[in-house]
Amino acid sequence: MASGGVAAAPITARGRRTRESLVQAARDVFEAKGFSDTTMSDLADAAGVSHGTVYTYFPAKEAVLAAVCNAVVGEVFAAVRVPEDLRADPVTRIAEGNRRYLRAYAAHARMLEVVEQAATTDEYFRELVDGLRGVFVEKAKSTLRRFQADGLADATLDPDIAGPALVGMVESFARRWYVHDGTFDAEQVVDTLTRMWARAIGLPVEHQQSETREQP
Amino acid sequence: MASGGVAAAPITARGRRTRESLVQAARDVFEAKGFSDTTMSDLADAAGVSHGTVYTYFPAKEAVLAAVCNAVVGEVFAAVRVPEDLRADPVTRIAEGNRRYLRAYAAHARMLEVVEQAATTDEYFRELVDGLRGVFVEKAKSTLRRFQADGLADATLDPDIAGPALVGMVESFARRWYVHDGTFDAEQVVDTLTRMWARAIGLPVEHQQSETREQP
Amino acid sequence: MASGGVAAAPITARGRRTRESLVQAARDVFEAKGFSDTTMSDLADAAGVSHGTVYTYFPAKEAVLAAVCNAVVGEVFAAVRVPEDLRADPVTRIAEGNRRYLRAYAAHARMLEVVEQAATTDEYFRELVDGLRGVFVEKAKSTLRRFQADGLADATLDPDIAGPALVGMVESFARRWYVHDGTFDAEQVVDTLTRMWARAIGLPVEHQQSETREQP
Amino acid sequence: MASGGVAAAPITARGRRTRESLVQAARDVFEAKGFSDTTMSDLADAAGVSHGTVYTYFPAKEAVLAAVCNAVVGEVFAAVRVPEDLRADPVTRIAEGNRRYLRAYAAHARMLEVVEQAATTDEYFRELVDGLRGVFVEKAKSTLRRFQADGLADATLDPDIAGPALVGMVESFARRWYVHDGTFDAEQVVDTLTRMWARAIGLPVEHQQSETREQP
DNA sequence: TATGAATGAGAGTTCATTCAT
DNA sequence: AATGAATGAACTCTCATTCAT
Repeated sequence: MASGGVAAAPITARGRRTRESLVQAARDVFEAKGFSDTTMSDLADAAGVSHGTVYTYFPAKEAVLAAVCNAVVGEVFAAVRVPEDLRADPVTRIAEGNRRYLRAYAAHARMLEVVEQAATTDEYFRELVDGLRGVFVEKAKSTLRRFQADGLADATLDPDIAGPALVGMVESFARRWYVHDGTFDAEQVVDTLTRMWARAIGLPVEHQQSETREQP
Repeated sequence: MASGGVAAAPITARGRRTRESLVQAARDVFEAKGFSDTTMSDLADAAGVSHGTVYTYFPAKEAVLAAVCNAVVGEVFAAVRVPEDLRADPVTRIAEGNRRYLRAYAAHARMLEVVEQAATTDEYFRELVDGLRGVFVEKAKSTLRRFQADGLADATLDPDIAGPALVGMVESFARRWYVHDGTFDAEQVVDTLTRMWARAIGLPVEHQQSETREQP
Repeated sequence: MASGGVAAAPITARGRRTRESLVQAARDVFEAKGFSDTTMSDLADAAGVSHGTVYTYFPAKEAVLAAVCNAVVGEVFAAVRVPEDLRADPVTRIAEGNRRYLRAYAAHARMLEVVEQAATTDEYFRELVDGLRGVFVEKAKSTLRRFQADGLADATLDPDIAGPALVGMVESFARRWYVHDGTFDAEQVVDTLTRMWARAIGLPVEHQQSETREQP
Repeated sequence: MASGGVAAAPITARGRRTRESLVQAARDVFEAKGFSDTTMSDLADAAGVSHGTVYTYFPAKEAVLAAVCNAVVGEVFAAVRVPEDLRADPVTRIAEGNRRYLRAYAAHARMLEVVEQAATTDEYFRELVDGLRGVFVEKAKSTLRRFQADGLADATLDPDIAGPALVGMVESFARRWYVHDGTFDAEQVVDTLTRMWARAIGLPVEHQQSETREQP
């Protein structure tokens, strides 16, 4: 266990291309077969290179997944960032955060599942998953703290407990969501989770749904 | 994939003893090494029997885990049942549910993690995990519906969304909790999650913590 | 390899019954699954006794087959014996021999096939098969010698070559026959093989078929 | 059961060499130990490669035997072909056919025995053996039909019966022959079987042996 | 760089046989 | 005599990784 690490960067343009096509192909294969059921040959075949070539760029199967993860994590963060200039009331900001989080999660759900499979076996991915989650937990904590400081949220809630709980609520919903794909209306989910989120920390929430926004 | 199934019940007392010691030992081994890293030999060694004896009772590694799961699921349900006669206000009942859930989860967290590893690879365990979770989701949904019917909870919340979300909040916290073992005070966690749970669905919650109960 | 040998005769009546039912059941199982695909458990199950009981009567799987063979060989010899008092012309006698041989072979074809499978692996059965065959080869040789002495058959034929060849002709036909079951008319086969047999050694044969006998 | 199939052709010269040496070695090993007693490790050891290398070229033990069979079947057919331009009388042609068949069979007897062992267990080889035999049966049938059409052979013989019987006669002799190796004079065997063959179908045969031909 | 051949540790499984009860 | 639990040798096959070309 406990491997990973990214690996020898290629020098030539040709090398860069080969490596890139490996990462691209690997993503498809991992999504289709999961981590442990994917063999190095699968990866090589999908990229149209020979068996041994994979080892030119990656020291181990884990390293290939790590490279794929890099891309995924980047995409998730990009998708999730709420524009700083969104000057809006707290609930609207929470809604926007949830909306983006759910959307990003849905787009990468299968890949995140794969990483979690790898995490059951490999320290590196365990930390990666924890780290990714930690970012959102930190965001939730600091949001809560700000609201508490502003006298908007219940000051007796411990952010170290409430933070993970709130993230867990949204994440866990998102995780199952893509399984029951199509069952729920996206905006209704956002609205419901947002109101629960807000109320849970003591924010006052009007009864009526937020009218907002385009569909994902 | 997709195996499991429980397996041939032994006939004699001696056989029953052997099978039992295998299941006992397997639980320790699985908790220590996870599912995929455990070999049949590990299980045999831990129970002090020979390699082939395991196959007398279990047709495959999955079947051993399935047998362990049976025990675990039973224990979880037993630990979680809230006495019907607990005549108390809604929040106290929710608190009691969460308290038991968190305690049961903490006691079996490692094993549940192992099952989840197996679930990434085997349909049988995927369904087992989903089924277990489903029981709690259903409970949450019906609790919510009752409160809505009684005019205590926000009637505009869709139980199909709120239910999974609430279970996810508690479960996801429990799941990480055992990792950060000792960090949090159990009653404070129960209290915090309970207030969030209750408020999220619109129940009125007094500011002060529940004083209740013995520590787990 | 090279095992076999029959095995400890049971003393009590009950033991004799158990042993007998094992042999009976074994015959069915061997015919259904062949030798190597049959396990001791199959035999025990079919006889309705426990796994270990088989070893009370037979030291090894081969010994069970050997016991079945005893019965089969006895039946074959019984079925094949041409009544001494059949005073008839040579060709009619040959016909009768072929008729009985083909009939006996057809009745036991599957079992003989099984023994031959065992013979590829076990010296004992190789000798059994050779011995059985040898009996017929000797008969053919002595028949030929008698005809040669009587001036009826070609005296230049070496019985050591012609004997096995003639037996081979009939046996090899019988062996495939039961596969193409129903394709040929039994009497026509007897007649054809008999004429070839007789002519091959130089006996004069009338053109018309033998009118003989009831159908099998 | 029912496997076989030939397998991945190697690409490089080195691969071709390795595969070839595996097939060569396998032939020796199979002849020495039979099919079921040969393990993949035996094959690897005999070829001087590692365990897993065998699996680079053959997906299973059956596939190795299938590859050996390819070679053997080819050799048998090559050895057996009677030159079309052999303008000779019927009996001489039959003699030449038998001579070549016996010689080819003798050269490959042990291997054919091995294949027959495999055939008792594996559909693929059963069909291979049947197919090989079928070729000779068809040849015998058409020979007989031609002689019948030319008025040389007994027209009342059914070729569907006589054909397999004649092939069986020669094959069965050949099969045992290699066991009693050296006992018989090859030309005498050819002569005897040929006269029996010819007479059996009603061809007129002079009493004296064919003087013919070099020894095998 | 790229190829593909070669390696070998290790896993799961089967089953004839032995043995305690 | 009968049972069925226990054994363990043996076998097939997989695949991450190394290496010669």
